[in-house]
Amino acid sequence: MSFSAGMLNNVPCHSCPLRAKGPFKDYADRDIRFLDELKKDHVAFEAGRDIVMAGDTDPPLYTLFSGWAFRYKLLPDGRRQILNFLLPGDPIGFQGHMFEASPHSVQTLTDVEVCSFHRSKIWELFRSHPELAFDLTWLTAREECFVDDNLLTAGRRSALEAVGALLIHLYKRADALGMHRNGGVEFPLTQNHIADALGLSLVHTNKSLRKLSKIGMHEIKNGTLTFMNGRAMEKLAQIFDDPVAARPLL
Amino acid sequence: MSFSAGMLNNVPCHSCPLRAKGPFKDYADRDIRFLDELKKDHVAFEAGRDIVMAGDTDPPLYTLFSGWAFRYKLLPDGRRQILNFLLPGDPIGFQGHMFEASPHSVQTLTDVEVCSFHRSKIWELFRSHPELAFDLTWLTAREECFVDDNLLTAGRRSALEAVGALLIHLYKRADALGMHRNGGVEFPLTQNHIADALGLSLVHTNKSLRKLSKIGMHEIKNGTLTFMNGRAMEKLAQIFDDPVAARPLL
DNA sequence: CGACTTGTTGAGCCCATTCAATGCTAGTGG
DNA sequence: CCACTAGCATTGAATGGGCTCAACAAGTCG
Repeated sequence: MSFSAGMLNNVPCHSCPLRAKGPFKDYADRDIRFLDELKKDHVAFEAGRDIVMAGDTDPPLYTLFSGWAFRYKLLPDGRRQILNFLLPGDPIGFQGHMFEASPHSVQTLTDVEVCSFHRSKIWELFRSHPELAFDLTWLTAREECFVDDNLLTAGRRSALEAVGALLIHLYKRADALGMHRNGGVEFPLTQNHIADALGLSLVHTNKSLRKLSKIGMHEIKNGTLTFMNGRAMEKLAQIFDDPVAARPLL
Repeated sequence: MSFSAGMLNNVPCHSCPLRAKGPFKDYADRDIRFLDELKKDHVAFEAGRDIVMAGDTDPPLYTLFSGWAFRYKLLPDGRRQILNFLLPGDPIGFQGHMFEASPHSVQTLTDVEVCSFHRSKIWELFRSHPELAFDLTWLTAREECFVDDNLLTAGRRSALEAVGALLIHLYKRADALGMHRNGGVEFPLTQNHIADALGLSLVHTNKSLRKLSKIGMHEIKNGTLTFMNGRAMEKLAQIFDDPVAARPLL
């Protein structure tokens, strides 16, 4: 395996900048101290790199510290389906730890930093830190929520609705984490990622995006996404509200 | 609310017939005793009934004891997407308990019996029965696996592949639970359920099913599904293997 | 018996796909 | 500075998979 993951200076959990971000929960000192024990390293990966491969046995246990990533699956002939997108605070690789092999792959979308944890101590977490264990379950359930929504989108929304719904979903999540950029939010996806998340062809995804921006719904430029008319977009995309996406992490 | 749920004689967990089924785990006496405490009732619902509605706050906590059910979501105009199917041993309503409201509905496919649990004691489960808590997380992760797979199917498989993949998936799960019926397994889905699980139209689903059975892949008759050529079906459906489906519960 | 659910089949259309070509931007190396 | 490459976005044209509409068969139930 090539060496492209760089070590960084380890950020202790008790002073993690993510804790200050809006939706994070306040833990007891005891829990935070345990997290620090659990934490092994602070690692960086460049954009476009697979950090977990489907089939890996005992893949590493990470938490996304900064940057974007996504989970995906492949068919034997190469067709790709993106399952959901990962933002700072999201766990990586826990599913693979629960089964004999990871059922999916994880790839970085941007340069990222991840916190790596000692796999062997997960059981201890359940035994002596029930609050953390509960939250781990909560995070797993939350991720399932996102996949459920994406399945509804891919299965039952038209291409135009689907593209709109995905943009809104990602906007809300990035917004809740404060990933702003002059009027909009950071948006590192290519049209190929959008197509593979929605089960559409690249060409049709492009045409749908153009149509949406042409009727003044949104704009994507220089890696930032801005909504000109968010309410109209929600209506077009057949969305009521998505409280889970807006309040991401405990 | 109409009264159509019937009370049955309460089956204590320590003598639950599901424990004898292949893939179930052996728990410590202490854990089983706690489960018995946790268990409130044993309830029956008839086929085609919603037992959890999207938006319900604090929905009941169930475990499917016998029969089939499914989780689904609706768009405002009525389009339905089935997320995954529930078989005996599967938990129901835990996601709704984790958020302020249930993000999806659950409907019975057959007459079912469910075990209902005291919601208020879930936290105690995490605090004093880490093994059970871990397994609850495991079950949540396993369900996500199924949804991931279904998303891959709906998004990237052709109609013919998709129908084949769904039939195989359900066959494996029912088989692992011993739900046999003269050469095949119990299969209570209508073509409408298949269509809504795969994001296809009813008509096209029918034509795909007919094509598959016409080329000798399978047969569905009197509520039982039989494969005439399982290996060929797996190849056609672009499936390698699905270890998670075959080994369902712990 | 009529009402209803489920499955089946044909006809025609359209949304989304594939194929193909082009422009744009950034990076690389001479 | 320019030639060359590579990745991404864009657009048109033609095809087709899956859609809607419509009608009908068969079984079940009150």
